[in-house]
Parts: sequence; C-alpha cells; structure tokens
Amino acid sequence: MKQSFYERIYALVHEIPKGKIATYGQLALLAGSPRASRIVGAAMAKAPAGRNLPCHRVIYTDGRLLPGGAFGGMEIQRQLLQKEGVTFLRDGRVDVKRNLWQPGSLVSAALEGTENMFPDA
DNA sequence: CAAGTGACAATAA
DNA sequence: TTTATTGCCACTT
Repeated sequence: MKQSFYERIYALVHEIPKGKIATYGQLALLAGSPRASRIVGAAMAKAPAGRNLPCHRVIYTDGRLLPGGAFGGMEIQRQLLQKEGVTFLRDGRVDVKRNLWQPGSLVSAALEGTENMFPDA
C-alpha cells in the first residue's frame, strides 16, 4: 500500500534530529521530488496534530522563517530553534550552512557530485 | 478529465 | 540589497 507523498514528508520531518533544521527543498529532494518543495509546505500546512511533527525545524533555503506567524509568531520559532541548539546569523536568519540536517548515507547517492556542499564554514 | 490551489525555489529587475 | 515574476509538483474540487 502506497503512502501519499505527504506521508513521506511527515516521516522525513519526524526524522529531523534536534538541533538541526531542514529546508523544504531538502525534504522534497529526500521525498523523491526535488522540485516539490511546495508539496512539502502543503504537507506541513495540512499536517494533522498527533504526529508531533517538528515543523518548526523546516525553514526556507535562505534560512528565513515563515512570515506571518504560522507557528504563532516566527519569533517563537526562533526561540525554539535557538533553544534546540541551532545557530543564528546576525540577520536573524538560521545558519542553514551549519545546521542543515544531513541524513547519513541516504543523501550520498542523491547528492552524487556535490563534493563541496559547504565551501565556507 | 480539467482547472485551481499552495508553510517553496530560482531568476530577473 | 529587496521586491516581483515564473516554474514547479502533488493534492483538492
């Protein structure tokens, strides 16, 4: 029985370790559709309570949080991430380069050729 | 079956 | 640098 992409997304988000963050594009890539970043967002938006999804660890590729206050205020989200151990830039953005979730060997094949993902620390 | 929708991402100005 | 537009894919109606 095949699970919808949404279920796949939920599983991935649930796999995000504490103190790390992931971007919608990253989750989409892991889900199997590198361009389905919007699907990830849609999945989060429709994410049913009970899954305890750490959706606050999912941010933009720029390291920017959700404007408007999808979590009840993005400042809340910033506090949460900071409390988890995620480092922030002075611009108020998450340091994606340092805190991006890197799932073991799972990505090795997907990122084949991306030898230098972090040119600068 | 066709059109519309959206917690995004990349490119242009 | 920020703002605006386009493309994108799965899901809903």
